[in-house]
Amino acid sequence: MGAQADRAGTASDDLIELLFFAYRDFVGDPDRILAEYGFGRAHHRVLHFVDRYPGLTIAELLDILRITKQSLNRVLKDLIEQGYIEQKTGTSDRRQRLLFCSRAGADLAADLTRVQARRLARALADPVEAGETLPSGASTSAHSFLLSMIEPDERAAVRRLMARRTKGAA
Amino acid sequence: MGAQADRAGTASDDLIELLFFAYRDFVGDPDRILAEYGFGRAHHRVLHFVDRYPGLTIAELLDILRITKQSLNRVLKDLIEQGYIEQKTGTSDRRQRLLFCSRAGADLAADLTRVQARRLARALADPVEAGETLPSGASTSAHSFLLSMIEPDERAAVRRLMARRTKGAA
DNA sequence: TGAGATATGTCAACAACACTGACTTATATC
DNA sequence: GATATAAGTCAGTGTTGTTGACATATCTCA
Repeated sequence: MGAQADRAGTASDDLIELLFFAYRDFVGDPDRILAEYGFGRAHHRVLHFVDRYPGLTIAELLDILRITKQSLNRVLKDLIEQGYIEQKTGTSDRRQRLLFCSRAGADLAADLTRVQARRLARALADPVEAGETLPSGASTSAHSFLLSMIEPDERAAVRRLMARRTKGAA
Repeated sequence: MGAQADRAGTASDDLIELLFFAYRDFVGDPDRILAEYGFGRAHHRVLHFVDRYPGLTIAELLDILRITKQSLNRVLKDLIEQGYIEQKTGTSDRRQRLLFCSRAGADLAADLTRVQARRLARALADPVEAGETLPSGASTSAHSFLLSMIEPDERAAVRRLMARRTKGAA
């Protein structure tokens, strides 16, 4: 083999590291905004999913975030007390608590989404550097790549969740 | 606009979420191995970078990880005491502590890298689903995409760091 | 050589966010 | 009415991050 590819798995090894750096900066953007509100990443995640999937139940949220109900409750309580998220009793099952963003919650969620979407859009659009090319289908490729990174057993659940959103668009 | 793209930024919005799920599973793999050793993610990150860049100094490591020296020291101490990482006094500057993996450290790092590289390799190779295609240059595209996700000011530093590794390959 | 900068190590306190285990309340289901 | 389920809560713990203060060894430069 040539000098370039001497070490096995070099390509993937580089990606491991790039994923670390990329994710670090990706969550760094919202961190600055959240700090102004006294919130952390845990609050962000809750706000994000409630904003995108209004009417989410506690159980569904726990399944998405993969944390315990005690951990969720701590941050959810903050968000509710400060008026960013509202609870409504389920209609078909009155044991459930359906979660919704208030106007303020939706606004904050939009701010957070904006900075992250901006970084992503730039990353997909920029020619980056000499020799690097991201074809017009970059967004589709990225979508496909990230989906494949998800544990196979759980891809269906993620697809199902995300399909909820696309529906109401027509 | 059509029914598909009603909401502005839908593509990027989906990617935000997929990045969350993908990263969750990506770090989940090593977590299971680390737990057997009583280590956490912080230990993983230190071990990873010391393994890949032997002779790294404390200051360099702090710059990469973006944590305080107190935080680093806690986990670094564990790794040194348990024989996974070794320190050597710098030659040109005797104040510096150059970090190296022991045999055991390199073995553990290799185990951790293996599971993550496997997931990445699969994600780049798999046709994922009907309609989705990842061209042969998938690895290059992913590399380019992730690099573009990094804060522009810091890309040079990341490139410089990663260039260290490629050198010795010939 | 001596003053000051730099690299590292360490002590103490604290905060965010995760965990386990145990228990309660309200509601649904059979 | 017995049992299961959805959610809320109390108490304790662990990891990983933070600040602030200070110690030690070594380098650099006037």
